[in-house]
Amino acid sequence: MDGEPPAVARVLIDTPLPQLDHLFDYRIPEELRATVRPGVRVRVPLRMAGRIADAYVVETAATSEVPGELSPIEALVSEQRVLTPEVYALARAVADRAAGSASDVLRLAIPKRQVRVEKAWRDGKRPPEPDGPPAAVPVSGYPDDVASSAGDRVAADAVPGLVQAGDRWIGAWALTLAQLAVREVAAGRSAILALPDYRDQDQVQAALDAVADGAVVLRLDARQTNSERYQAFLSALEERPCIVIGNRSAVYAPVHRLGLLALWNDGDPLFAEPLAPYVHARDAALVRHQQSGCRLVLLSLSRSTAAQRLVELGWLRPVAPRVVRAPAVVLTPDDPGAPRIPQAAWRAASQALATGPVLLQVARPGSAALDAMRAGTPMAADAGRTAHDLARAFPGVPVRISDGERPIERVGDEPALIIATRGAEPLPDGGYRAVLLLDGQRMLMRESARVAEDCLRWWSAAASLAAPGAPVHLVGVGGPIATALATWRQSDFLSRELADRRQLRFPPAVRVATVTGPLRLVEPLLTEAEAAGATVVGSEHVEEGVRTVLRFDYAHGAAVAGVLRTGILRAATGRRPRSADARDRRPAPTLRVRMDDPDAL
DNA sequence: AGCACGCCGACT
DNA sequence: GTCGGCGTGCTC
Repeated sequence: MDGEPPAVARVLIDTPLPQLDHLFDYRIPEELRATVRPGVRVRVPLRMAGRIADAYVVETAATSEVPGELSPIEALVSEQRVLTPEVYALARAVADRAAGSASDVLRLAIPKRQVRVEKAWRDGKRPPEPDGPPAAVPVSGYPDDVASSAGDRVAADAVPGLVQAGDRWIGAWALTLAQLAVREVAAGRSAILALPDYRDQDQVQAALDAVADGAVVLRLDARQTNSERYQAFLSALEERPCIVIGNRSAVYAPVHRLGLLALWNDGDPLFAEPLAPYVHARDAALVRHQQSGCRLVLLSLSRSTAAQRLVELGWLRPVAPRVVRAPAVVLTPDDPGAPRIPQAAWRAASQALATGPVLLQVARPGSAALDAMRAGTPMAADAGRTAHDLARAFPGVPVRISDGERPIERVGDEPALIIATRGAEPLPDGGYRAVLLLDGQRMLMRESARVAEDCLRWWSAAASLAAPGAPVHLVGVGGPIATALATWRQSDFLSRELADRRQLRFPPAVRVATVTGPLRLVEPLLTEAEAAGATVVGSEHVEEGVRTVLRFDYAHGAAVAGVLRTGILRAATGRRPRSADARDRRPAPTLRVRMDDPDAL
């Protein structure tokens, strides 16, 4: 029944060179015909360049359209098929959207090969797997149809507050994600849960430990060693459903029968990929959803404006918990003459300290004031002074400080003053008895196009750590953003915020791109980009030449990306600058394109 | 990237 | 005549 084994392999070369970003045909030597199959890594000669390159076999075929004789594949790296057709299609589409190379995307998707790990895996030395499939569990607190039908895509409001999972307390949102994932695995499909940082990943892990008995749970994150990550990756490739918990690059995980792709808190800047082609995990998730038809869930206490836009377009369905027990937020609007901690907040803190921990959220990560506070030295300003005052006001109450450099994971339920910078709040057993959001006004002063949505997200996160009924004081902030927090209707504010951005033609109402490079490369490209529907917002001089910001509607995105990609190609293959010193041959000038650059404006 | 091919100036 | 500079183009 089988004919001849295929003699031609179409491969994607693992290189950052944009001019090599397409499939190349190679002849499969006789002795490799049984083992060179789609997905394997191979080494191929690049004759013109006189070198051997790593490549992935994307497909095999009987014949080739390429004129002339094909070069033979040099060697098979391993029989392990690491590139699935689905992930290749995803990488291609994501790269095209970002004017980048598929192999750059695959570098995020496929970890470095670990020979020992791979051999052990092949020889069956694998961690034991549960018997299997777990029983479906309801998604507590939500309507039964939350992201239940195939292809459903939702922006879900998270349940505020904490729940107990085993011997620890975690955000209720983490249990929601775990329950959604278990539902998939129970139905024979896989789930990917992408989370900004390891503290969030740990919470979901704890939730899964509690509800996902019988499911294969894998972690793919930045804290793992290369071996651990490669083993989890090989496990994800197996043909059985699994749950992947990971960071932004988990959205590329090669799971079997993807049923659910969920992102927690997609507004967190950690979802922005710092490596070329700089594709935000949310965007990669949208592409994967469209290609695979999996369910897509963006879960958050306070939506990103990007998610808000998709909701208002009708593209994401908004889903709310059946009942929301909103934190009891007390507002103390800005009053220049007011003390840093108003009377009411002070009273709330002091009363709450009789029964349990109290959270003080402050602005600055790694501030000198906090270090001084740790050392017990009073400081004349800021959080340190506040903390010091409070510590003096409540003698005998322990003061603990958590910031980005030295975060505290969890605190118990005994009275303590917990001072934390935003994002580093410890998880309290049972919830804080009071929460004071102290540096609101200062946080809002930060220079960023997204401050307001960031602040609402940070405050909402801290507020949701309050015990049921415990007061949350937002100090020194008034206006719609404060109202949104107090009414726990964050989307009201995000809707206004999005309307403002529409007015200003700022992202995410429109898309942007930055083009950086020598003027002679950038300038001709701008004319072409304008013809494709882009508008030049402005240019500034930088070390490499100029940096130009472009703006365009989503409808023109593909055309603009195409134009910018041809510009990159031209820059890479065109004339090189003659160096003054003939000995010193410097690399060709590069044109850097960054689609949806978060720092564009 | 890294190499070959090609088209002009200085050479035994 | 032809050796070799570097500018240009290509890599299945």
